[in-house]
Amino acid sequence: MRFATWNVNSLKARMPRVEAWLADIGPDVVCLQETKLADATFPALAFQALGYDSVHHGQGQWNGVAILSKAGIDDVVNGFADGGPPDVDSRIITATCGGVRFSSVYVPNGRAVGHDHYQYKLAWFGRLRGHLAATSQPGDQVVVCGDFNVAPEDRDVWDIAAFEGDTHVTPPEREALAEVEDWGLVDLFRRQWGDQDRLYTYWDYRAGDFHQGRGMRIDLVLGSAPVVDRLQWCVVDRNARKGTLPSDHAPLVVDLADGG
DNA sequence: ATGGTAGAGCATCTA
Repeated sequence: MRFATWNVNSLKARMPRVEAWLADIGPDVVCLQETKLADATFPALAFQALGYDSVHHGQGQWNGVAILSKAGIDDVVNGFADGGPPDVDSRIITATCGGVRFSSVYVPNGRAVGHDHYQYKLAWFGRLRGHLAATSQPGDQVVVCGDFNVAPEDRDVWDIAAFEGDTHVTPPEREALAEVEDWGLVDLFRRQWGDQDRLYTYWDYRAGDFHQGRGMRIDLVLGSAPVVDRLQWCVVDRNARKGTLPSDHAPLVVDLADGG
């Protein structure tokens, strides 16, 4: 199975790139974030024409997450299934595709340390762990992937000094991410690439950051132990960040061995 | 130079 995750930063603006990329990469399952669409305007028919079933949890204008699949989409959950109140934003959708329980997540940005949105971000991670505990077990085939808006280690940003006092690198954010991982998930990209640094998934549009190598590794694929056992390859598709009208995020592409 | 660009949607907000 080949699957991928991609923050497209508006599916409406990115649809030509996404369609060409699907044909080029040929993933079986795709988790998308920041569609910025309402469910009524999600292009399910266009994806169907490319062979993908799809589910979308959107609100329009901001946020919005989706899953595309050529391997079936069952037991779909919009938002958290942790017994708590509905999330104020559309930031997580969960479905079983090809025997793997996928969650496509768009973790809140946080905006600034101490901001209300920063507290929302930390609480959101707690709800994510509760959602996992309520809907699956660590011994299941589980993948949680998307834009986590946290760089797990200092090596995951282009210059840690440039982020002093900023979000995405603070200990509370990293601890909140670690508590999700402690449920029973492994960072598949880090597993693949060991201690290599300067490997990023996001580059700000401004100031030529992409071409200057000023990036951040904030998009992650987390897999349970049974998924780790099937891991063959995990890579950032930097080509998708080049050329005409790119997203500011590049996709992560993962190959799993058959079975599981 | 506390900068820069892109996408939402039409004045700013978000990232």
